[in-house]
Order: sequence, then structure tokens, then C-alpha cells
Amino acid sequence: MANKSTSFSIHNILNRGIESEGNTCLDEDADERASGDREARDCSGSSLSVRAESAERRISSCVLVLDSSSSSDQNSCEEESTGEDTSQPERRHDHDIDREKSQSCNFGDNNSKSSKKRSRAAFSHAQVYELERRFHLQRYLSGPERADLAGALKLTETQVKIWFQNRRYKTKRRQMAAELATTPTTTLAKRVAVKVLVNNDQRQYSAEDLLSAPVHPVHPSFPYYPYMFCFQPWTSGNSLSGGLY
DNA sequence: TAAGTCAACTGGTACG
DNA sequence: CGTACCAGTTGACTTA
Repeated sequence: MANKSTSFSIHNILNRGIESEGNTCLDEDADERASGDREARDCSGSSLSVRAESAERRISSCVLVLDSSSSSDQNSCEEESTGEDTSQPERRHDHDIDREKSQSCNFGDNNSKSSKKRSRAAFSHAQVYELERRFHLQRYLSGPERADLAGALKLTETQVKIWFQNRRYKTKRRQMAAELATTPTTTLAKRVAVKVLVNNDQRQYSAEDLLSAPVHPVHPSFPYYPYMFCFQPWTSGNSLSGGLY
């Protein structure tokens, strides 16, 4: 559904990514197509060279996954783990699904030792870009939305769900780290103490204090998500945040 | 080789 | 009871 509101197709990105195996400019292509005139200008900025370099490093590993035509054991395994040809998993417990998938994806299933190995799918750059883009729009996906996105990205619903889960947690951790870095510990302790003060059944803090809780945009730096430098940071007034923080 | 990243995993919890 | 969430961990992988 998400791609209907935009002038590009996710499949275009993915197909382009597959067709341009070895092309380290996949992200720029995808970005420009995806964001149109939105922030493509930022993507070409020289100040972003470090992030772009980071992106290229990742691409080099992601291309292996996209190159599904290769018939090596490793690639076929990665392909499966990224949901290329896996049918939609039945509604069982996530852990079971993931475990099954992991076990069915053993590297070199010709020895028993490998059954202990756990595969870690490396999502393609286009896939991560679209996931990030969607995450920027909404941090929580409904079932149909997740299924739609998973289908468009050729991932399983579980993978999309886990990705969003990890992404939310990562965002939160970095926000907390940023808070800790910018706020002196004494000040932090003082604020917490004030907020829990209640005197004569009346709160001793204003509602504004709570609403203005420090929410730092995490991605001023975006050291490891170079494809996110096109996005604007969340604001504290973003209703899509779910009000969790 | 240590450190960092990240998808997958685990355990606990909340909700309808 | 099934599902999804969060918080934290694990293990494969990359990089300096």
C-alpha cells in the first residue's frame, strides 16, 4: 500500500538492485527514485561522503544476497532466509517460525555440526532503504501493512516484524544514550526526583513537563544508516511515535 | 583480533 | 490462547 502513494514502485527498486549486481550506486539510484525531489539533493552532498562510504561497504555484502542466480550453497541459503522463495509462514509462534527457518538454512547441511549454526540474513540495500523509509513514516505496522510490505520486499512477515522491533529498540537505545551524553547525571537525577513528587495528592509538576520530555532526534549522526540521511528526524510532536517515549 | 553491527533469538508481559 | 511488543542476548559477519 505504501508504494501506491508514491511515484515509484518498490519492485522497481528491487529489480534494479538485482539487475545491477555489483553496482555500488544502488542506494543513490534507489534514493533518487524513491524520494523524487524530496531529499535527493541531500544524497549527493559531499558532507555525506562518510556515510556513503559506509553504505558502499554494506552494499558489497548485500549484493551477494540479491544475486540469487548464483547456485552456491551460501547464496541459496541467504536467499531463503530473506524470503525470496519462502511461502508465507503459517500463523505459528514467531520463535518456532524463525527457528525452523534458521535450521532449514544450515550452511552446508552435509554435516551435523552446522545444524548449530545460525544464519543471519543480510537484507539488501533496497530492502533496508524501504524498511527505513516506512519506519520513518510509521514506527508500527498493522498486520496487513506488514504483509504488504513483506510481499513487496520479498521478505517474510516475521522478518519485517523483527526488523521493526529491532529498529524501535535501537532507536530507543540511541535516544537514551544521547540523553545520557547530553544531560549531566546530577541534573538527570534531579529531574526524575521532581517528576515523581506528589504533595497532598497534587502533582508537583506540570503536564508540560511530561509532554516536553527530552526526545532527541537519533539520526543527526546516522553513522550506520547512510540511506537514512535523506529523512528528516522525528519530532517530539510526531503522533506516529506511539507516545512510548 | 578486538570491537562494532545487526538479524535472529529468548523471556517476560500486555492485550483482545 | 494467540499474537505482538519490549528488553536483552546470541552468533555471524565486517572493519580498523
